[in-house]
Amino acid sequence: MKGNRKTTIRDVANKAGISVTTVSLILNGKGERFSEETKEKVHKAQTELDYYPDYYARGLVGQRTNSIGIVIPDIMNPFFASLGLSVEQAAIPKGYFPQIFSVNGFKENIDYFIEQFASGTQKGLILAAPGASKEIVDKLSTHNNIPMVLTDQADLNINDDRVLIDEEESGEKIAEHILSLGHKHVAFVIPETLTMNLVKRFTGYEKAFERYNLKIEKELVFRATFGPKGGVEAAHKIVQTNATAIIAINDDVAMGVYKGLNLLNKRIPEDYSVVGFDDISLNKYLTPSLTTMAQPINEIGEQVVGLLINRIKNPSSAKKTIILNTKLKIGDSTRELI
Amino acid sequence: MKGNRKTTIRDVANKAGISVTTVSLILNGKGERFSEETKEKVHKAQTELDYYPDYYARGLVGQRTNSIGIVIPDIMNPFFASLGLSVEQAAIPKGYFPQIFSVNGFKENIDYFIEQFASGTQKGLILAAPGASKEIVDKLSTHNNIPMVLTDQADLNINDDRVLIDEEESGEKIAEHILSLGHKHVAFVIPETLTMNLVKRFTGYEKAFERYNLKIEKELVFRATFGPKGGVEAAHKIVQTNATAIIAINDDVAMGVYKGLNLLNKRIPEDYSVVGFDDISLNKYLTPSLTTMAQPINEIGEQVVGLLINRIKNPSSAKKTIILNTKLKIGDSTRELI
DNA sequence: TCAAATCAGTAAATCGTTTTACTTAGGTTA
DNA sequence: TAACCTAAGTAAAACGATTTACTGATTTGA
Repeated sequence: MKGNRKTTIRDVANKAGISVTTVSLILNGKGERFSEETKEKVHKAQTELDYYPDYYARGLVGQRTNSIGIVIPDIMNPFFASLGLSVEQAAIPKGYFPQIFSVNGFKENIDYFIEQFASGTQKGLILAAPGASKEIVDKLSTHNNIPMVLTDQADLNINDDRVLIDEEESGEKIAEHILSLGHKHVAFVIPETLTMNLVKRFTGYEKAFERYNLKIEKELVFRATFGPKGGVEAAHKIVQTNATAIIAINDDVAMGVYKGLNLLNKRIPEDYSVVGFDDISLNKYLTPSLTTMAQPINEIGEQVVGLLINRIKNPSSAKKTIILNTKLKIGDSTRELI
Repeated sequence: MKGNRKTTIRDVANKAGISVTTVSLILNGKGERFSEETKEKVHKAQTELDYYPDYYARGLVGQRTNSIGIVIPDIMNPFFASLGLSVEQAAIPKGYFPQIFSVNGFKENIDYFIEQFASGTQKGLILAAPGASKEIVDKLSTHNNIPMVLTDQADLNINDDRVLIDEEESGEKIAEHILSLGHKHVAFVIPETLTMNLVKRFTGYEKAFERYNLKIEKELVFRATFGPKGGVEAAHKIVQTNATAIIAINDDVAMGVYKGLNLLNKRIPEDYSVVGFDDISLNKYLTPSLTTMAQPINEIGEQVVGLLINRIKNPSSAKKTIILNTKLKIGDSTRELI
């Protein structure tokens, strides 16, 4: 206001004619012992000066920050945006505030994250991205031991807190749905490199095929970039094969498959049955509605936060793995092979 | 590692057999004057101890944090996710690191943001959300004067740094496109309350109508929740009118309109011409491709960051407003009225 | 040869809080 | 009335870095 210096606790103390200690205590709700009158004065001085305690000073002395970080691979993928949101919804009521870090292929990002975490900004960490996670875990978990919980695409080590879905079973079930409809020639759209959870998901697909005495046909497995763009490209190749059904690694990719088939004047489900994975909220706006495996995204957020807070408060408790159930959601994008 | 205390600069100094000052200077690249040997020792000690300077201590003393904040209304809206990403891409190469704060209707969030900013975490601020912005601006800009740049949905005061598109002209052009195709009965899908930029956009729509000697028909203006859900709901009402074209306030809403019309077995563009606004990347995956007004989102990110950094480095320079050009992108969702 | 300049390095103040361990005055107890 | 509490408040240490202003030793210059 007048000077250029920022308002400090000392200013408040002076204005209230009282010591710094007293101000701090009262402002932090530890001032039961002080008279009502004093409390009054402090609050009045605070609002008049519009005083906010300095974040750094405060962080330096007490370890009283309430930030937790969540690292996701790509904010543009609605599944991860949702995950971020669900973590937020779970964490805020418990007094923690999540910060979303999206890697998005920036090498600098990963370095920056590591620096952030190593330098003590975050009280805990939720990792859902693959590469970053590994590097971060290596750097941080040995040395400092910052609380962390792994989920989804993170490279999940056995001896960590983890929240998972049963990827293999889920993969098996969705593939089985396709096979039960009589499809024999099934195309897959999967990314160039499979993260740990996706490897399991794919194993599930294979298991279903085995049970039907079928084999996944190598020439029907298409590697594509993650995201809808990959789906479009894959569709162009798929129409040149004898496939009658398409299993996309997730909904984001499936959306691209939709577009690709549309461009090529192919109909869903008449010409191709299509399934995805995740059940992102955008699904609701696809036509026809997409058959997919729904992840309990809110539940995941809830559990991840629960585990993390427990680890923060109780650092030596035994590590836990929580496995959540998925649910097959049958839409109009799949139908019996005629 | 051994003890439980975290590694400090003093540990590094001891290990290297050298003073704290020297370590700090060298680690911060201000150690030209020291001998190669000393530098060696310092770096060796650093890596061996895996030392990272404490974020808070560092923030407290120098104001040397490089975080900037960006406040958006909703991370699930791809336009804002994109905006966040474009800011990231512009800021990182310049040594700044953006943190995304998504309001998503949480009142707690706004409070938390204000606290964060007021307490000095961020070096600067980019505001793209409406409510939050107003509160934040009120609180912060008078008192502390934290550098900030306003854009998109923020309540844009004349005397601030701003990056805009010409909302009115853009609105006019897209409406004109519809009218030039011969449509006379045009439905609108807009949110319950219009943010400042949307008011202008709507004014643009009106202008186009005037030029065609038409008036916007009140009973064809549908208020709906922001986002695709609102679009679906509006579609149900629109099909009961004589409208032949639909102007959605943005692409996110238009996506919902697509779905709604699909559910009701209406075709685009045969039964309804549809336009949106923004040109979100998801557009590419809609069928038919959506006619929309493309926002130069990367350019926006670039300019916003440029303005902010300039304000940070040069606090008393004159405030600036930058207006960027949009571009009409004609897709297959509009056609001449027959 | 002696003052000045350079080199390599350091001690100590500082940032703005929180928190521990005190102080002082007044009131109780026995 | 002495010994002890309690209530209300405070002084000062601590957190971990950065940075300013020094120091002592060596080299340079005229």
